[in-house]
Amino acid sequence: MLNLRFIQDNPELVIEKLKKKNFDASAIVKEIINLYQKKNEIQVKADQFKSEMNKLSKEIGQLFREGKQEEASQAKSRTSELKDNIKQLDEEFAKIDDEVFQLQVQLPNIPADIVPAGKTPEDNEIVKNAGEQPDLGEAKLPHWELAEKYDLIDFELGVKLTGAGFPVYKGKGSRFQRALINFFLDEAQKAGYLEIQPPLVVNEDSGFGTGQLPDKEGQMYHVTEDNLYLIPTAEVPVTNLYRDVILEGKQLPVKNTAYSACFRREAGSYGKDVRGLNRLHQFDKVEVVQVAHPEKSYEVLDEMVAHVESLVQKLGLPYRILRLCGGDMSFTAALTYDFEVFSAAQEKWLEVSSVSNFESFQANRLKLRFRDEGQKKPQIAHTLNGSALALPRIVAALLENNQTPEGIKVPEVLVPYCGFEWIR
RNA sequence: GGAGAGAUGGCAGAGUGGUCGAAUGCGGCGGUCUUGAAAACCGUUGAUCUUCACGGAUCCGGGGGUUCGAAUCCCUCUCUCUCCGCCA
Repeated sequence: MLNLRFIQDNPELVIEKLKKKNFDASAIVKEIINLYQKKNEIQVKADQFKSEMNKLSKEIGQLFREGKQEEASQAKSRTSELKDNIKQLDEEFAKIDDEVFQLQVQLPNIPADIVPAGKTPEDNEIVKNAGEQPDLGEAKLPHWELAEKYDLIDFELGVKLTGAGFPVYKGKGSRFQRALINFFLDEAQKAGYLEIQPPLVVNEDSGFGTGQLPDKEGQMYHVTEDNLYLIPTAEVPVTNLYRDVILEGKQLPVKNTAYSACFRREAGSYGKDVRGLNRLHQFDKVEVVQVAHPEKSYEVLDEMVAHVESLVQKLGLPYRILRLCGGDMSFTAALTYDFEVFSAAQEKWLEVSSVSNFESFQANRLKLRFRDEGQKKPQIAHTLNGSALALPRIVAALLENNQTPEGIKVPEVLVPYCGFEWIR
């Protein structure tokens, strides 16, 4: 969420910049400023009364100790009015404080200046297009047919066990996926990320910290019995490791990576986009997360993009990098790069990674701060994360792009992880 | 699931209803000493809000109550730990 003081000091700027996210913030901002002022006035008043009350209480204590009962009870009689005032102001304060908060969490993050304007994915800016698209000829098969042909993935069995979107991986299909996970984790480690194995279920506070709650709970599976949520991405538990934490400046940047299963309800998805591995309720992903110094976070973003790029390159996939337009960006992001790989049989670009700088938006919610060397006051850090990478669509693209009449060729970098060179 | 114990500053751990934002120890930071380091000694060391500033307010798991005054008493919720049961 945006910092209140920042909104207060830059109302026009906030309204103007959020237009790029196609969000009309004028009413909310106006109301926030109005309430914020009222809140401060009440606080100042309440503080004065409290100060008086504290003084009086001390005096009464003193009088009692000196045995001056008369004067003490006389002083006591003066407190009731103060008490009433304080109580009333405190209640008013709490009410306004909550109102401000409710408004504050409705404001999306401010997009960075280089975010292109636009409303739909068509308006995203292609910043790079690289790698060669394979020439598969006429006999090419989509990955769901390849998966069946080589007995790699059983979608029907998943339906039997759970429902659509929960495939069962088998044999080389399973092995292939595990190879990718290990490859991604190893690469992340080489790039300096500390591996984390987080819980796959989180509480409400964690959901709030990274921005899934309060509004996007429809996206997460909710275990109502215990009021816990299945994670939609490892971003949630890993970023929340740093909730309510004050780091030393020299600890930055913090670099963590985690493999996890991810669970998404994907309510409202339908049609051909959900075919095969294209959109699942449960999928595997390796995530990278960084906590960065505010002055360095865009360097860090570039570094993360370069890391993700190196992965798709090593896998030999044709890819493109998109700078998301304001309308296609998430609520929480300030700048997002999406990676898409070309899945040559379906002839579709599949999103396999999303790398974002959240600036202080999550950190504000998380109360994630750091202290620069020699500085007394802690300041809000920046958080970033990216998929490196999301598995199913990578599997889909690799199966399709690497199919030959002799079988599916395993990318060289994966052979040591798989233990086989061909799927046939 | 049953029984019990507990929740205090970065950590450990005191705390009689007023002088407690909180003893003490460890850790951290600064200094003395040393060629350097260690040890020892001295000092220092929470966060948030508010004010131009001086200052003021709040915070001892969350919420509520009693009281002139609550870390301390009462109610309630949450969480953690221990033992038993079950179990990967």
